[in-house]
Amino acid sequence: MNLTLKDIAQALGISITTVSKALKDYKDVNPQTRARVRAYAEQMNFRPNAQASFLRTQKTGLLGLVVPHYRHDFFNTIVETLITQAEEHNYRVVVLCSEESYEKEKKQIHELLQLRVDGIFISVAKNTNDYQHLKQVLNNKTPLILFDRKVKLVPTYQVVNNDQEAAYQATEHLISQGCKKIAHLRGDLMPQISIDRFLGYKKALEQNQIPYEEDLVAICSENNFEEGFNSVLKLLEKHPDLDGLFAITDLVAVGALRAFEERGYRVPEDVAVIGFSNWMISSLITPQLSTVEQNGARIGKKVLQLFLKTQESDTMEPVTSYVQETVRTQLLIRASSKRKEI
Amino acid sequence: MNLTLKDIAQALGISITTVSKALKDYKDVNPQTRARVRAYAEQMNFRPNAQASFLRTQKTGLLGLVVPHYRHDFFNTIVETLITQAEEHNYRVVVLCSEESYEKEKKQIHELLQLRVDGIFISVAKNTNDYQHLKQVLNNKTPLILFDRKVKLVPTYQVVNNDQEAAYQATEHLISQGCKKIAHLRGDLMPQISIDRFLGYKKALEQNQIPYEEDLVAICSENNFEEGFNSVLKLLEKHPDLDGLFAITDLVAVGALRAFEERGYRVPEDVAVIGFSNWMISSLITPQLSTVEQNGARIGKKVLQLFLKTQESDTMEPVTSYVQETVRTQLLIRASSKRKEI
DNA sequence: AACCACAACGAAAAGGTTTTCGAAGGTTGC
DNA sequence: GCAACCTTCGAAAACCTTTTCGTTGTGGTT
Repeated sequence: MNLTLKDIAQALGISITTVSKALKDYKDVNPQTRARVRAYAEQMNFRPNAQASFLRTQKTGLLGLVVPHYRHDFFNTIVETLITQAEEHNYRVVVLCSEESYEKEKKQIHELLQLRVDGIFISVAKNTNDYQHLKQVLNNKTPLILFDRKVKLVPTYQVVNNDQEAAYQATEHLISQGCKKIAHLRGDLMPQISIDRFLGYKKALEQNQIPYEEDLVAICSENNFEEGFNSVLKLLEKHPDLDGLFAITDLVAVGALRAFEERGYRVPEDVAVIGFSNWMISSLITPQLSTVEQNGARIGKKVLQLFLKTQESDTMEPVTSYVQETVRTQLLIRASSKRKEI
Repeated sequence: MNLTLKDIAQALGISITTVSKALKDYKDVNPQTRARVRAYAEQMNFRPNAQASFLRTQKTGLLGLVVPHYRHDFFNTIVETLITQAEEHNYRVVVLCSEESYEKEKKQIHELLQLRVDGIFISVAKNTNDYQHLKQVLNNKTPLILFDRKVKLVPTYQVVNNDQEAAYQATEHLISQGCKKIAHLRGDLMPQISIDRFLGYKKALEQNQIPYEEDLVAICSENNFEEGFNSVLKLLEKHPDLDGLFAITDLVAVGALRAFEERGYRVPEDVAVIGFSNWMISSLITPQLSTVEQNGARIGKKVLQLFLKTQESDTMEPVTSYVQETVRTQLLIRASSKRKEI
């Protein structure tokens, strides 16, 4: 059904070798023969068999990508960047979603290795605390790059945001707007980003002589709208004098906005709110939500760039230690936290 | 580096054939031998080489997926559904984005065929009007399934929404809420869905004795917020007495909402608005946006299900004619269009 | 005439798995 | 004692491409 080198060779009365060489621009083939082969291949729509080719070259041209969430603006941007950039460099991407499950993640890594992908990019599930599957990837000498969620125990490239610093800046911004009692809707206890953002929040309070109150921190493990909404309603019962809120992600922040609205608080006059990630929705709601731009595109580009670096110099040894690449975030101040002209 | 059947055979002093059979549950292998092989393979973390295996079986276990947009709630849902469902059936998905470019789409189809994927799912770019690349897929006997954007000239399965009917219902809903002068923000002239939604709008007007005015229809070819915003501002100059609006997609509708707000119109009292697609944002803004749920998940499932059907019976001839599968939409009535109790 | 350089080509091996088919050995039934 | 059968195994071909290395033939140099 699909044309092979053999078919072309027979049709043109030459050997398979010559056909292969003609198509790959080897110099030891007569220009005329080359032209004949090319013309015929073109005309017959010849597509070399990628699998057979792999068997010799050991390059599949495939990349594996595993994300914990799919319908998620930030990860989405990264995935989009990676698949388009990869294509420009003649790679195809197999996309998988772990749905925050360690078991699935493990299985997916296994599948990708079985596929013999040329590289694997992953943001680990938050309950992943055994890293054997990732080390197997490295043992296989398959380039592995982590992003967003770093794991210091895995000795390879990791592309992340300066989460703690960004959270620090976000909180400090609220303080600069006159907030005295600032709540934090944090994520689960486990993934490092959740911890880092919390630490940034805490540090900003301390540096500004505002006492840290455990009471003002609520956990939103699913990072969704409802959690933000409910957490704020609960917080307000104990602390009706809340005047600032920093949420781990915009979706939670939007839930918070609706809760404040429900209770008759004005944003930003009574309470200033800032989120994280710059979801599309943030600039479309009223009041527009202040947030932290994570620049998923730059993270995606960085990841691919690091991968390409591992490919170009086959003499070069792959990294064997934890190497962190930090992509800077940017504070986006919008209506939800703007009380003074800046 | 990677263990092969040969390695196992040598280690155990048996032949490659027997190893292969042991791992694949052939009945003509001694249970004890089978156990020995399995144990060793397990222990050494053997991963059969998928590429080599393909060379024999002609099944890559790969599926190709091409979408015109990536950061787009509706397509996103479809992609997510497909990659998770595919995994359950032991397929991996190579995701590509054509960015509405016919040239890219053509190139991507070529790449997928070169990869020898087991099936291709695509929603064509809107300026695609030559279908040779799709026909090549069919000539290759590679299952091809189109979704969302149908092309009657391509003789294969196509999974779509009942766009025209849905648009009809959406418009009729506005009429039922008392709207007399209803604008439509439509998409480009080309893709069928844009035409269908427009026709549904027009038909609803006619059936309800409301004259169709070309003046009330604006084109938003990019389907984004700004276009919705600007189009409404322009419409209001000529038609300040507008009292209803149906937008081709929610993002455009949200732009419209903001424009109405800007000009001091109350929604839904002065003007009722309804969108399409049920983007996440629709239920999070105020007023909540009425819309049409497209059920991307069901479309995705349907697509995969049709593909699986082509696989199970290898005797069965693939479809050779246009076969349309329609997934029903659902009207979601929210605050932006609700004037009366229903 | 002997030799060499060079251009153009092809044979063959390698890459790893699957599957057909035949062989070897053992058992059963008569 | 022999045919018929079953169990277990392995040789080998096939899938298709890439690449090494050797062969052939031509023309040029001494």
